[in-house]
Amino acid sequence: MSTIYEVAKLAGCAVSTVSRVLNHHPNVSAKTKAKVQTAMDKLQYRPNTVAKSLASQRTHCVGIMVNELASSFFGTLTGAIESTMRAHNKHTIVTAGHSDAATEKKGIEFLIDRKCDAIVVHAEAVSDAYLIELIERGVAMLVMNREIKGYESYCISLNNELGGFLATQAVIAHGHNDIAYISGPMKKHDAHQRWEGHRRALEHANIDYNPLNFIEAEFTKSGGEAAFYRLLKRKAVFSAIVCGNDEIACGVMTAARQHGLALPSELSIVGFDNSPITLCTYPTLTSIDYPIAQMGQYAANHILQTVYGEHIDCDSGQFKPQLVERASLIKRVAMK
Amino acid sequence: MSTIYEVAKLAGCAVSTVSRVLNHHPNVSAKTKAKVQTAMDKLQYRPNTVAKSLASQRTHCVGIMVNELASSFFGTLTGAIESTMRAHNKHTIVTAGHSDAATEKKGIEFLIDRKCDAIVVHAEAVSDAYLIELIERGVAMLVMNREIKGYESYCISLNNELGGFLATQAVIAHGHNDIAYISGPMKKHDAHQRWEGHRRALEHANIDYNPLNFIEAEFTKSGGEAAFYRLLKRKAVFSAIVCGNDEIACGVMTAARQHGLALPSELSIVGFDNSPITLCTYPTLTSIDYPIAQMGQYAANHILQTVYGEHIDCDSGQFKPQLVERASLIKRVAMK
DNA sequence: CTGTTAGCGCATTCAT
DNA sequence: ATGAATGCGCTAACAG
Repeated sequence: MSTIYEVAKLAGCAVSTVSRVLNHHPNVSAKTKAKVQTAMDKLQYRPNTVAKSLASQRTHCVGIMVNELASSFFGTLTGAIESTMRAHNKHTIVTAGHSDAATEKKGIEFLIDRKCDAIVVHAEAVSDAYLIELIERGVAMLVMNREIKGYESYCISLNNELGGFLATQAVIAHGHNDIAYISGPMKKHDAHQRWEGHRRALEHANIDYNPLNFIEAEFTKSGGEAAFYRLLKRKAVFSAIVCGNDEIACGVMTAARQHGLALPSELSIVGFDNSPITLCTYPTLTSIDYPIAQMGQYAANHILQTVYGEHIDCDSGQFKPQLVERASLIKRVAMK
Repeated sequence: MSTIYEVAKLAGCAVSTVSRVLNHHPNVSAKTKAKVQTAMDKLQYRPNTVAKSLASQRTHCVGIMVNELASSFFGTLTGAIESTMRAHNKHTIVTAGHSDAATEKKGIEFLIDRKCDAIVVHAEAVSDAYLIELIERGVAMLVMNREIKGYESYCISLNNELGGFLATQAVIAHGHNDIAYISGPMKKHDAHQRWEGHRRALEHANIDYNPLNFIEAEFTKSGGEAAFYRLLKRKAVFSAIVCGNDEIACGVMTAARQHGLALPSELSIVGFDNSPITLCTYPTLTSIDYPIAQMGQYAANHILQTVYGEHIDCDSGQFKPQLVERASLIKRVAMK
């Protein structure tokens, strides 16, 4: 690997001149620029990014911390950020927090130590106070899927309550009154908010909330299966189930069919996230769209604007979910 | 942010001493070490990773380049690598090549310029010659899903031919002789190899290869749907379809059902990859397991061993696929 | 328009 | 066991 000094020597000029052509400074004569260029070519010179970062205090890197990399949700999030950043010659460092506070902190601190120009965090276990401390310390940070009061401008989130409302509203609009709800872990605020939306929709339609029809589960397929069986054991009565996410819904389908129910004729189901699996299930899954790719793009644009000073319009960081109708939700038929 | 100098001053010693305690050098007296520690605490000192990297020529980072981040396949690959690296305090920089030669090169070069200690590459568009050039240039690189003759030790791959063989063999074992094959793009070597395995299985069972039953598609759900319809238009006769991957299989399910076929009774289907969607389809999808997580882990361990000198056993980089039986493949029933 | 020089923050001989 | 000095490769005033 050759250095800037060797290029300068070969080109017969000073390192600062080389540095100038490297960074496209205007004040360089055409002919010296050409000399430098050929010298760089001849030496196959590649600037050392690490040295550049140290000297310029800019890494042109943004860091991302998500729960897991092996997930369609976080995959499309990081994918969206990487794509739009990459288009502006910025790069991306990712790290996984595995929903564990200590791991999340290590991940975030790694990104900071690595001098990322900005970081976007999808943390689940870490406290608001910790994130606030970082913001106050001057870390350029964007927080996904979380609303920290007083720091709204640093947060990008989905209106989960509205999503829960829309899901249940759709079910009601199809004539169902006996509606079960399988929530994700209620300690997770998004799960909780979706459930609140569910309740508001019931109230809105004058349907009594029946605790027997509520059940908490993991945000997974097997969580959905288990929840369905517990619902049966309770002898709960329902013609439709609203699920905390698509994976739960997928598990419900499996369990319901196992139990002998025909789908969707004997049971309507709606999911949440509008993940790719909504198209793979049979019947295809009605779901609430979580515009995760747009949110990632928004995050990227926001950073390009505020940190790198590029001219990009960003409006709000509050996103709205939407109902996507497919085959798993149909008009209620007479109960047997 | 405080620097090593400030720590040294506060502790009343030289920077080299601070550096020693930082790097756990043995030759530091207990008491000076304590002094330095308290100074670091008081200043909330955090070493500057960039400066460290420049001085030590080691970044403790490995780079990964994959086609897309928003994919379950690449998600689990990067996830596996990140996890095992992270457990050894190494970190991960990812970049996407989008199956485009120029983008892939830029991605790889970025990782190299960023002085990653090692990189693992899942490139699709770039030439073997280019990768060889990098290896010869001394880049510590691991190539996934590709076998470069003469450089086998740098490659980690799956025996795709065997996978294709196993898939078709299973179908034959269930009594099918009229078997369609929907391949991924034949210019992709893995698609091609799977198809070769398919042919070998047919030959092995003395079944004539019928070009009418072969069709090429994109590696996507819509690719699978389109392929199925083209098969129909050709009036091809088959009681089972072997698909190049799970997404194609998923598309076939949709199209077949659309066409009025009952699954699996009227059509058996097998996929490839054993991706998460195999559990979401109905019937669940028989598939060939692609041990991508193990392969990622192997890559990480290999790097830990060869680059960082840690003691970890790695055997071979050649992995074997396995049949995973589920509900989509059943015994052939009398054709109508 | 170009060259000189002093950092950026830390690691690492080489003395002591 | 500890300190002083040099270098890692590049940027950014400043001077000319």
